Amino acid sequence: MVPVPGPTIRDVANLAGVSVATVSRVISGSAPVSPATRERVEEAMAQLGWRPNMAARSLVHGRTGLYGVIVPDVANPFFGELATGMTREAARLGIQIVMLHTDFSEEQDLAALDLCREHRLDAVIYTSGTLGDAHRDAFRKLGRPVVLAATFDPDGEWPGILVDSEIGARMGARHLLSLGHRKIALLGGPETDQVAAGPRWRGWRAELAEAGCLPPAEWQLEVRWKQQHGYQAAISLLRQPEAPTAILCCSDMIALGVLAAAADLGISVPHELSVVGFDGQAIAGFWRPPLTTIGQPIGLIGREALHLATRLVAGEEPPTTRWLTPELIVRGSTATPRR
Amino acid sequence: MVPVPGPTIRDVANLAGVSVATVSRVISGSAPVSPATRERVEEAMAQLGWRPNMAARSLVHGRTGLYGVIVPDVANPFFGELATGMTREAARLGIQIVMLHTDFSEEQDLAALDLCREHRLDAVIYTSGTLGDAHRDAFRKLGRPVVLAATFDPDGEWPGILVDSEIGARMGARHLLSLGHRKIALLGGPETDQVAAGPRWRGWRAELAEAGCLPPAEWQLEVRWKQQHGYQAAISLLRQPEAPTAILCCSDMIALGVLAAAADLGISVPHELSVVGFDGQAIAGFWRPPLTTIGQPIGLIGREALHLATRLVAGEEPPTTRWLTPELIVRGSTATPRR
DNA sequence: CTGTTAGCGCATTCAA
DNA sequence: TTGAATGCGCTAACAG
Repeated sequence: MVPVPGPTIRDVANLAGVSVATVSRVISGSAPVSPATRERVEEAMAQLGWRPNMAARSLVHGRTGLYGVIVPDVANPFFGELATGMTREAARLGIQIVMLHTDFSEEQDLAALDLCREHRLDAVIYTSGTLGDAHRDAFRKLGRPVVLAATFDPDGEWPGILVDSEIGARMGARHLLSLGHRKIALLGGPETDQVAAGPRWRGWRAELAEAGCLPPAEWQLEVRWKQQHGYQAAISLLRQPEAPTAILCCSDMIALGVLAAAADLGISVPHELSVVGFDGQAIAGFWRPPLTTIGQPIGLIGREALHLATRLVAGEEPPTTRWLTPELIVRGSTATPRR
Repeated sequence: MVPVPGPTIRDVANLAGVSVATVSRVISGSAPVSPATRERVEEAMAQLGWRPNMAARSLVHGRTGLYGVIVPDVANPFFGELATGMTREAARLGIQIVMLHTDFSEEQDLAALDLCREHRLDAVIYTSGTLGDAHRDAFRKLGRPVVLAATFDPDGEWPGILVDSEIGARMGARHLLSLGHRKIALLGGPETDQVAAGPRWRGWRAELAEAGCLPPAEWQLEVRWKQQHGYQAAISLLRQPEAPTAILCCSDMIALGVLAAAADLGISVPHELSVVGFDGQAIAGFWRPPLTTIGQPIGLIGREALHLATRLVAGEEPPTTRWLTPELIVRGSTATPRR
């Protein structure tokens, strides 16, 4: 099945007995066309099954009508929801989105940005976490609007939309403190992550320090983002003679790993151990006990990021980064400590 | 930030003091270029930060070097894993993939296929489930290879790669039967789904009928694919005086909903109720009890679908649909029935 | 209202 | 080894 050229606008024009310009007018509505002619052209288009060649069109316009969305991991429900929010809004606005999956690889990130540039996508929404210098460079070379979704630029060069993780982390810590917990462990992503993990560590520590119960270093574990990482860390944490009564986690996935570990060790949640997640993913609400967590309005972030992009494409003034407030969602995985 | 035109090949040629043809030769290697000239050109490219305009290039070639992947729901971990398998393989092969998310909407499916056609993508991998006539039409008009991943074409017009769901369903049923279950309920997707739900219903029924314990109609519930649907169905099923001792589910997500429902009703799994899922998603292994399920090699399906597409693009003979055998993964959610 | 024509940026002849 | 010219499919002046 070798690529078959397919009909061109000229074929349509010939079949309809008009010039290519007239065909162009019919499809773009850029100038009046007599109803009779229009009908002949439309018939010819239908008969030939012709569709415009976007490469040719974008060569003329310098635009494609396409927005690129760069995502590190579509298999992660968080990014899946984010992308869903964007595509729903895009469908509503008649915008086309192409998703570029980069598998958490900087190399693929940059390749994706190159692709956006080479194909002259109208805008790029970037969701892949902390920005490196290579990213900044690539953004600049893009020559197109860039919007950050669920991440941000400390220098403020590119606008973004995301929740304030530090506030969210404080909410989680305060919730545990108000329940009476004093022995609280922390399970978080890399502190070098300035977008998600870093601020969460900061928020937790600030809140716990103010309450005078900053946990010892052994109870502050840096882990990666998935369930298995939370599981392993929790196993080692909970096996120690002196165990925490509560654990704050950087993501729902980590927290679900902790719940599994507790179940395996015969530790009852929430009676013997309270667990708090972060993100508010739907699946965590179906766990038993359902996970108490800090909810992010993920769909909203996606929608708003797309809006931001459309405004920038329309040439409006670049807005600044917008911070949303997360929400404490109290479910069944937290309670007053037994002792 | 209005789109800035950016440098063209002509700018590079001028700066290097050569013709555009020479620049073209340097980047394509289509003809020999003297080392000195090459160096001057490369310098000019670097200095200008020039990147080829793919719209122009694809106008000439009729190819883009891009494969389109059409996915109904990236927030669903199944499709996320499938997409990950493809993008990993694509990265390895140096192929670029653009993902089109269609939100389970036929309209968006067709829009995505239009986009693939208008942008002359080199191939399309379609993953969105049962094919309608509109899809077939759109595939034909594409004029490009189409590969089906985790779905198939009953007419065999387009090759695909997927597991044999009927065999998988039989495996699940046989597992329960061999444990001694006779009162088995079925929770599946729409029977009209010829790809996933339909064959699973068929497999279950055939296996159970052969064992002489086909469940009554009230125990055969058609539900949608997510946890909440499984949850609700299980609640109504398990509240009845005469309840099944086991439930076969069409997906892991449905099964996780069932596990939550059982927990809420105080029904102990697997002692009072056995549950079997379908798909083998990683997250279901972290449930407690971990879910017994029928595993699909999702990543492999993605990889192979991409391979198939590359072979078709290379002009090799169209292979036929390839069926993979699923695998019974026995974990903690199934056991011998108590009574 | 409609046709003719000149590019958009690049690859590819054909000459030199 | 290099340059000039042509055309890919389409839009946007400019004429008529």
